Amino acid sequence: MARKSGSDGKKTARILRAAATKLFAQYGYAAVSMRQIATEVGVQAGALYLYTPDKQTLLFQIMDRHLDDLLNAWAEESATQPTEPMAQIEQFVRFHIRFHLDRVDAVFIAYMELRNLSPENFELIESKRRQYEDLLEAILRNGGKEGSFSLCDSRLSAYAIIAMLTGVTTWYRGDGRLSANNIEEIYLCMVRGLVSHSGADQPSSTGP
Amino acid sequence: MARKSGSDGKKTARILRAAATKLFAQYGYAAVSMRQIATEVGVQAGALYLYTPDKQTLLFQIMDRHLDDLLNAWAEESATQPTEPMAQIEQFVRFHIRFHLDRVDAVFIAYMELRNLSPENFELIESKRRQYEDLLEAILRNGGKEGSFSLCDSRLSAYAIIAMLTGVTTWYRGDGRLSANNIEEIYLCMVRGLVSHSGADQPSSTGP
DNA sequence: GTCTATAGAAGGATAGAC
DNA sequence: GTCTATCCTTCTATAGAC
Repeated sequence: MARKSGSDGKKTARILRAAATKLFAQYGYAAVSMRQIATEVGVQAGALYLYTPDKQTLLFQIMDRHLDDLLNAWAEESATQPTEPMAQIEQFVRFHIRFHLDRVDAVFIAYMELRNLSPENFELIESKRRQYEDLLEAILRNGGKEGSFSLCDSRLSAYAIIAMLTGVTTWYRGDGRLSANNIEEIYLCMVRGLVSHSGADQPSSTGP
Repeated sequence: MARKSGSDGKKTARILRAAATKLFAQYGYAAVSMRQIATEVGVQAGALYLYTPDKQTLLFQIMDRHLDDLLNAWAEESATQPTEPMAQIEQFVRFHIRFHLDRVDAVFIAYMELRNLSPENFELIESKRRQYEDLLEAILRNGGKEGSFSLCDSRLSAYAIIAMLTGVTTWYRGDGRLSANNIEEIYLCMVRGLVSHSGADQPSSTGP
């Protein structure tokens, strides 16, 4: 229970993470001071240390929660997974774009601030990211084996698809010429092409 | 002329930019101190200000030169441009991958440190990046009009291709399972698919 | 052209009053 | 739970000797 009006531990901790997420995304982890964060939260700098042991942990928690959210959201989404590989990929593309456009700040941090993690924290985050890549690769591999896809390379296709989809967050503005739905359709179209290369008249092999 | 042995202005300036590039890429602009850079260069912190007016200019120069190098290198490369659009795209893909794998540090900085540029510097850099995107889009548009490509959306195809190609720099290690040549072939294969979507049996339209 | 020394500001984190 | 005050470190940038 809170002892003072208008504040309690859990709530302030949430506000703190939200404020830090916003500021880290905008200026970068190293460029943001604890005093700036405190101002954004509406408390004094010293009070922050009631909710986080230090700045590094704050960064790690933001990234870690983001990746947990991602993995959990996909687990839920893919609980009702279609059987057709092309439909699975479509589900993935739509999911990835929607999820990432909904939390541009956290996405940005999770990609840009890896350098600022301690080595142990870095490993934890990277392994969760790999998990996500593996989920996509599994869909691709299965669809390739089944004959629904014609892949150039399953691992690199997974990397390429995630890179191009996540890239949307770098240029998307809600008021642009395209709605999030338009964008989903266009990227679906591109991904379909990417997983369906017509090998016949191409000089390159299908993999290393 | 240098007045002391082993040093002269131009040379030290080059060494300074190289040291800053390395450190900014590794730890991030905001996290690197002028003292660290000085140590890397092998001089004292104060001496750096003979070669750069401040830290911000140092960052800007690294990015600006990188984009100039990119645009100049492509200008030279495309001086001998094939006439066939598919061959043009192949030339672009190979060029982009090779160029970017050759200078991972500068690429990293040019993407990650945009936030740390002053507004004027930011605009200069962004306009050069747009120039490069426009070059690719022109190839795509032309090939689409000519019937060599079947595009989902020319602008977004340009974004997607650049994002997936540049993404190589985030995972490529010289000692991995794939050589730079293997990688070029695989990405060529994927890009060919991406620009050749077979619209017949697809529910989505070709653009907004 | 490089050094040492330092000004002056800002950083992360803690102590203790309330 | 939050504040003020503060410790100690580190930062960018400059001044002036050599």
